Amino acid sequence: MKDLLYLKDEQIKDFIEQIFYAYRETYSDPKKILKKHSYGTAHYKAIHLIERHEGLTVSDLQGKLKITKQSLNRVLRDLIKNKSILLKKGEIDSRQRKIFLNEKGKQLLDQIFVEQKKRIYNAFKNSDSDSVIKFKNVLNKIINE
Amino acid sequence: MKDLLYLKDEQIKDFIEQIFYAYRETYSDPKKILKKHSYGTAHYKAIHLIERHEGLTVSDLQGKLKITKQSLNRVLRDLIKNKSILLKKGEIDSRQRKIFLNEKGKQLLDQIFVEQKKRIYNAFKNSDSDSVIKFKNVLNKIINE
DNA sequence: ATAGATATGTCAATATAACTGACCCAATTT
DNA sequence: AAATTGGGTCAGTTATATTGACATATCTAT
Repeated sequence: MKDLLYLKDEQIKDFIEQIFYAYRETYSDPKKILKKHSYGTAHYKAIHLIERHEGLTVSDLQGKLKITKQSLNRVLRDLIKNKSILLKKGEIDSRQRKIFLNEKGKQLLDQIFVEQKKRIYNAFKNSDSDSVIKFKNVLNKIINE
Repeated sequence: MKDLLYLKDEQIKDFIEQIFYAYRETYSDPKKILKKHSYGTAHYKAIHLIERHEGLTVSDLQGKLKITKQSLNRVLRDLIKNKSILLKKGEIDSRQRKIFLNEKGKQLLDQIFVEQKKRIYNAFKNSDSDSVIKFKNVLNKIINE
């Protein structure tokens, strides 16, 4: 097991480098569209996660982004001001704020996704399905280590 | 082809989210050690790349990091001041500066790697070799799209 | 009912890492 | 000799995060 090529230090270092490149390129793609709306990557990450988990609370979102509530609040303030999102009081616990995209937010996200999708879509299209499934499995193991 | 599950928009969005988490966690691991040396992630990325490509020029490094020369220069200044790296004039083109790690830099990188390695190593150890190879292939396709 | 904990919001100051734009020098190329 | 290139620097700005303190409303437990 120990002498497998991909467990060698040099190979692992290469993977660390590759993960950086993959993240950077994937999240660079939508920057132009974001700028048109006076948003940055921080705003995008928030609305992306809100779309994936509609109705999540402020602290749910904070947990996913792993930033302080002060940082998150600045982002949410911008998104609310521009009517990209709206907050609704929780019915069970009215201290909570549940976050939803409104029409403007959905439209923006659609525009962003058209740009950002290409990279991943093409990479997967040029891979066999077994590769994509295994890519996902390893990625998940890295995250949940 | 079109109706493959992993080519569906929802799945691709999940992958975009996962790539963010994988990057964030991988590059969070060494932050404590970096702080002890008054360095941040920017310094780490530079010395990591210098180690992977010893003797690369300032503009080589700039190309890999995709940051401005002003940003890079601030980082290099810190690294030189703390004797983590050294620059040598290019023999062929003496305008160039070739960048090398010195002993202090190598030692720091070793310390960082011990921490950062765990996550990737364990993820790979718990995957079969075919998965890791396919993980690498897909990752590369994403980068080079 | 009241005390404490929780969810959220906000003010202020600071840190990190990037940016743009304007210059500079020295060395190489044309 | 002129233009280009590699590298460095100054100054100001932006984006995104931090820490710490404090406020308010609501929920939970005694």
